Amino acid sequence: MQEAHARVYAAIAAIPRGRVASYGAIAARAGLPGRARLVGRLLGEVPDGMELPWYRVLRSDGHIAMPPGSRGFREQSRLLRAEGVEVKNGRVPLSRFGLDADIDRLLWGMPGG
DNA sequence: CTACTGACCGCGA
DNA sequence: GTCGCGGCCAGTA
Repeated sequence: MQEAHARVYAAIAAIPRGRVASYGAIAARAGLPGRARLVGRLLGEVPDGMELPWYRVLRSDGHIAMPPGSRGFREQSRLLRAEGVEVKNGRVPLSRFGLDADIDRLLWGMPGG
């Protein structure tokens, strides 16, 4: 396992329950700005048995990355809703559940978009 | 070496 | 909402 990979996994593991983050945000937090694709690739190769909240990672627009209706898609929606995250039409409102949603509210005073 | 693909991203039209 | 384009690599043929 390369160090960069370990940092990506650590960044994902650090997403609080009930919150979500985009691939790009994870890459940035792992010290790898601009490398969202690497994050996506790594999520497809999570070591078996590794406990990781992979379902808290979404695309930059809040959409679930996997094909609608697929196994992973349904599983991801289920797990997210199970911890209180709103999933509608395969999308999560990042303005409310995104990692930096709090900061946005503090800066702009815009509760929930 | 080139070409294509992929759980991505931002911009512009 | 859609599409295209360039950027980002890493794996595979």
